[in-house]
Amino acid sequence: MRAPRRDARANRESILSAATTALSVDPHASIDTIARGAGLSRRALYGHFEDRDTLVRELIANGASRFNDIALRIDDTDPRVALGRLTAMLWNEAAHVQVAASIALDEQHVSSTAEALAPLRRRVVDLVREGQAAGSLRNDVPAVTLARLIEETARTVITRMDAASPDALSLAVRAVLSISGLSWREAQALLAAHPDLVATQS
Amino acid sequence: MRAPRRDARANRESILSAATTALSVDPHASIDTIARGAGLSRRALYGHFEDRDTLVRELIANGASRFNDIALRIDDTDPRVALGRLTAMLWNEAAHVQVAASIALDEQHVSSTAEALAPLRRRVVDLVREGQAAGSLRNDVPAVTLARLIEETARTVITRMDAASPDALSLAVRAVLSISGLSWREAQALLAAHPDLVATQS
DNA sequence: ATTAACTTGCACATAACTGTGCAAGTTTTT
DNA sequence: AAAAACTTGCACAGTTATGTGCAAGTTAAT
Repeated sequence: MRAPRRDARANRESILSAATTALSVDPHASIDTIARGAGLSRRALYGHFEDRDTLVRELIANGASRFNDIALRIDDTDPRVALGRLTAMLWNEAAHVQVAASIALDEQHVSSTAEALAPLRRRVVDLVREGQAAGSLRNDVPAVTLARLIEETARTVITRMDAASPDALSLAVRAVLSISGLSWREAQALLAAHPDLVATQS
Repeated sequence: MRAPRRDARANRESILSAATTALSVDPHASIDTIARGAGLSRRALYGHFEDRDTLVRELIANGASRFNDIALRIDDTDPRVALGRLTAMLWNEAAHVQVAASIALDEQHVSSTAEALAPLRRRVVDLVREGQAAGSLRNDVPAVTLARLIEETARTVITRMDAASPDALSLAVRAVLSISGLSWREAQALLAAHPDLVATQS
């Protein structure tokens, strides 16, 4: 036994990245498509991942830990701002959100995905409860339901609206604030008061 | 040549109905699954539809004409009420919405689906323009974008939120009103003023 | 009751995948 | 330079679909 080669580790990363790209476009992309996207042969991929399932599991774990990290790093005191920021930060992970969404739709992986995303979901529920208690978020829907609604809205607006548009990010944030109960003018005022939310980072 | 048999026509309908059910659960349901769901053999299905594509096309046409009919039948003068009613009526077509959504995601059928749904989309854009002109809908987003946002929200809330819940319908309508720019209290007031929107028809 | 319309079951051809074995190469490490 | 690590291409087996042909049966119309 000797140390693993440096290029092998790089190839493994290439595969994961190619898989993210390929699966975000077509959730049923073949192993061959992914391998070729990584500049490798299909056969070589099997040297890095036991099978399709193993690869997919790693993608879930990857994405989930990104999302969960983001969720736990949010520290705004105003839950509305926190939800807006969460949306904005996830918007920058669009490809990963795409993949997670596609995989989550797959009957095969739905439960493991749900499990992996538990911390993110928990954080959203907590923010919603806080906002409802403070009277800044809508109160006509149970917290858990509203959290789900917010999650679905974020996913929809990140994965299905034109990401190339210059104010796609701002649109995503405003959509989440709207579904959270704010009127469009309130959402607009909140964005004006927190321009950092939607700032294009240099 | 003789008149076609009565049971044959019924079987054809069974297939369409089974396909709607099966594909709303799993967009990749096999021909065999659909045929069995209709109480027929796989082989018999091919007596009614040339191939999978033909069947899918008919489902699209079916769903689209249902949706378009609904959209054109809405005659509320207040665009907010009209959008709410449209959502409520589509909510009662959940299975068809599911199927249309699944099919629309398929690269294969995306353009023909878009074409078939054009009247519905046109109606939504018109309602949005009207509401924006009247100042009752949000003005921070171009009409076409808002229409798309409304469409995506309706789809999401109809196909992905718990349809079994007693106020699933009301939730769907409020979600659409929220994304249209109303605050949750405004949406609530509007629903209170128009209880027929969310009435469970007897 | 007869006939045409349907349905069934089975066999078959085809296609697109997944995953494995192996021999022959290439690249990195030592 | 030698050895281990990695990649490649090809062959192969297995799976799951789709769509067709045909003979035998069943069912509805006349």
